[in-house]
Amino acid sequence: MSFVMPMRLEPFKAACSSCNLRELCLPVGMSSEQVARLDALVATRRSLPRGEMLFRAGDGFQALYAVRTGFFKTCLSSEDGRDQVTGFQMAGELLGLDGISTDRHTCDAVALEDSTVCVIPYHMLEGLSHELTDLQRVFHKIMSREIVRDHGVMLLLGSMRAEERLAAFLLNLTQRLHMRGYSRTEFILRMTREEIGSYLGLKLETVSRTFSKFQDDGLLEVKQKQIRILDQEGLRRLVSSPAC
Amino acid sequence: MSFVMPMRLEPFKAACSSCNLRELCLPVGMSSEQVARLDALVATRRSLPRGEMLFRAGDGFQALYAVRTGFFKTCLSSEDGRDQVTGFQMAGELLGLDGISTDRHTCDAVALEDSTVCVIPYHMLEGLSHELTDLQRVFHKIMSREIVRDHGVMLLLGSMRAEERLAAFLLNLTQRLHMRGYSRTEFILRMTREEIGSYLGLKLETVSRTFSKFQDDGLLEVKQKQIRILDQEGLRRLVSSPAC
DNA sequence: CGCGAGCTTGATGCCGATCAATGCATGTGG
DNA sequence: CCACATGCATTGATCGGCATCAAGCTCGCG
Repeated sequence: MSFVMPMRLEPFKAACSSCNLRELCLPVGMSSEQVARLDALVATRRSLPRGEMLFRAGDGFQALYAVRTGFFKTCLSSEDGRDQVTGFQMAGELLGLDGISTDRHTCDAVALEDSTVCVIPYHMLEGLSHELTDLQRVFHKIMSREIVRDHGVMLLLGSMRAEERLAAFLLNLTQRLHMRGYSRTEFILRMTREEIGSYLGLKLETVSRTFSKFQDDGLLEVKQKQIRILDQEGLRRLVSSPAC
Repeated sequence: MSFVMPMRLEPFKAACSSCNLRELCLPVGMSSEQVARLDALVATRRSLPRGEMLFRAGDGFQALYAVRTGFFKTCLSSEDGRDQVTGFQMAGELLGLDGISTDRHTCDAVALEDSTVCVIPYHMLEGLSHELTDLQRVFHKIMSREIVRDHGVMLLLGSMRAEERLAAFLLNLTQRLHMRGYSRTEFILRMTREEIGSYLGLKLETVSRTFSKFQDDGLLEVKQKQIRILDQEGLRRLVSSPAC
């Protein structure tokens, strides 16, 4: 904390056209000619060691970031010290959309493991999406999807109980990991119990207890951050069981 | 409920250029030439009596809607009967952004009083924002603002207590009403205690009790749906007081 | 080896949910 | 006009889920 690290930019250009995240990221559904145009735009990458901030609330907004490798959280900290994790982002997901509204970022983005992102200068994205209808279409869909996701979190925070929240969280996580080619049943949590709790509106002790309960019920196996899902159906039932 | 009312379309065209909500709505900051182009796009209005749905979850997504007069709620209902109000919209605010992501609406939009909206066919908006850089810019900002708003609600739902939630809600409401020229201190709630509760993650009894407490504390006067704020500063202090 | 960050587990208490009764407006039909 | 129904709001009594406080425990790392 005593001095500022210069940000690390890779010497080589990023290239959407040769990126294996193509179908999960901004270029989804675009033709190879169109993706080639994107390459010009996504000029640089940036590496962040675990714990480093990609941007923080109040920073001027210049660019969006696509997670290339690694894992991030975004969090809001209100003036009175309250803290809320608003999301976790993995490969192919976009960071920084909140900055568009006021030209300043409104939350912090923190790497939860060593990570790299592709830097997408926003004014260039605006320019290119002006030319490429498909890019505009995809970009709007991505923003809209973020809104839909947020509404889902509101539903979770507003009306679910602790077990339902954690179950929904785990199912969401495994589903996203699975889309990226990872196991659907076994994975490592990149965030602490406290960060999960903040995201889910629970205290870390409750998160821990709920993990233990799930383990006792034979739904999963927990060994610190290692999780193995044993009964996905059981978790699913938990989420969509009426409060009865 | 026994038959379907045909939707009412006004015989006259809407006109952004002569609309007094210009500066709160899509045309914000655009030149009069540009706004004139918008007029072609915002072709029709639609009137809804109180209680009617503008769209519902699952409907095909065709258009965005700008509230012209009246008041709406949007709400999510999950398969298991849970219900979550995700927002309240008043004049100048846009409805339907969630539909872009999957070409289907993901929530219901309900008029809470007799209302009119301007219909903005989405494919035309895409086309025009392709030509008008400023329109594109404004539209992106509006979507981003919705994301920022949602994050604020997450903070509220995830970390505030009942009194703080209601105080934050009331301050937000008065602020938006004030921007539209209404009194900052006196207004009529268009939604029920239950709808407020759903939005804030509380039960209606808790909302009612909290209103009563605020009244006892001299912060405001409640007579059913009529609210008069007596001590705005007091409410503000409530919101930003550390949990201590 | 020992320190510290993060995790687990237990005991207790409180906030808000739940259950239940009453009050208060608005509307409807006799 | 009154009797009655209906929807919404208020208020009280009780309960329960999660927060809080407080020890230990585990594991990675200098």
